[in-house]
Amino acid sequence: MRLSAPARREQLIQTALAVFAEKGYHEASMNDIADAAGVTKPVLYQHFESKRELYLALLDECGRRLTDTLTAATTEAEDGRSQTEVGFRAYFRFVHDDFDAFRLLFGSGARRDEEFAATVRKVVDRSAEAIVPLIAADISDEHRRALAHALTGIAEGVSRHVAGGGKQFDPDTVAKWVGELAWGGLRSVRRD
Amino acid sequence: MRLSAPARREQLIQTALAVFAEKGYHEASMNDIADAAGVTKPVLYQHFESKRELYLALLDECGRRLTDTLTAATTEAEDGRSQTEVGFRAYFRFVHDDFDAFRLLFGSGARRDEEFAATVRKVVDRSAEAIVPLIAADISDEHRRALAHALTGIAEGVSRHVAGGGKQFDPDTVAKWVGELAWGGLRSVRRD
DNA sequence: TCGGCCGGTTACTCTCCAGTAACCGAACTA
DNA sequence: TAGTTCGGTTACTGGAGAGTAACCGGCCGA
Repeated sequence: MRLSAPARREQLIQTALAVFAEKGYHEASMNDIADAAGVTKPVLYQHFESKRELYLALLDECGRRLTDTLTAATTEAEDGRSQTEVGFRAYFRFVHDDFDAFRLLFGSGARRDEEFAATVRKVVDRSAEAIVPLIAADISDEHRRALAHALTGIAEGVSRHVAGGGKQFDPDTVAKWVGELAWGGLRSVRRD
Repeated sequence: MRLSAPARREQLIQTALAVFAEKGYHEASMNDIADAAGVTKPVLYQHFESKRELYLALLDECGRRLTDTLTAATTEAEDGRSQTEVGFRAYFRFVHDDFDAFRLLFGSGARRDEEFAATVRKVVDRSAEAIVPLIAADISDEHRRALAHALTGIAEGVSRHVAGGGKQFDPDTVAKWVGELAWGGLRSVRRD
């Protein structure tokens, strides 16, 4: 079936995300993606320069989705405690609702290639930056950043555990569990 | 220079670890590894069945090194608090001293291929199992396991941050920071 | 009703790389 | 000193997959 160029492009993006998330960058061939979309390879190349460019576009888009979700959620909470839980809730909801995006970002294979890794790192660093102000104790910058990355690590590690292998989970419950742990931890950090 | 078969094998293992850690599974060709070792490809195939088998052997070995380190460290500590810190200390020392092994396991690209991913998952799950008894609160198994994976996530996330890009760091200091966060968090977990 | 636009296909090329066959030469050994 | 072992090399095969050239046919506007 013929589609208009924009419609086809959109469909290809969806399909490519699904295929890359499932198989990873190297294991997924352009033919696989084209097949999954019900077209042939040259169609893919009418819409995207190269495999790299396609993958990078997806990575960017998914990274943006995650950071937007997180900033939207955390800006509306007032105190640190609720920000922590709200942040985790947004994160786990993202993993729950947009699992392919999570897999693409942290699945990974994205962290291998230097250019891809840089994109993912940017997402993680931006999340960590958002966490930094939550850490009240008067500690060194290095210390603060390490703790911020501890929280991003929690989100990633727990997500991989609860959602890995397509398991079902309740994002809000997990956020409550993890938020409790994280906030309790942050409160107990002593001044240097 | 000619080496005896066992010596050559050992050298190839070291070299392959370095090359795979640096470039990842797909980006590293058997020629790259052979070159780095100062030999030609067929030599590699005299010692290892295939690229996969070589990579898997390395993955297994590195996983074993990490879990051994962790179990050795944690069994000797008595109370939960010191176990937490000692565990993190062991982890960060591993990352510090055996950075290539860490990169190979969590770099990743190892988590992409299903067989490779299973090996890494085994390492993470085993670490999480070791953490589970530290969680004193009377909570559900699911909850407990999620928190255990939060701690493994911390270790991984923080390691990536402090050691990423070949940066220098003091493992014991980082362990102190992170141990404080984790133990404080675990203490504040409430019964379900 | 005819021409050209456009979404699509078939059928390639070119490169890279895992894996291999066949051969080589130094040293030990009988 | 001839023969065998063994660590090594050169020079290939085979397949996979990124990217492309050239062609196709329905539909739309004139």
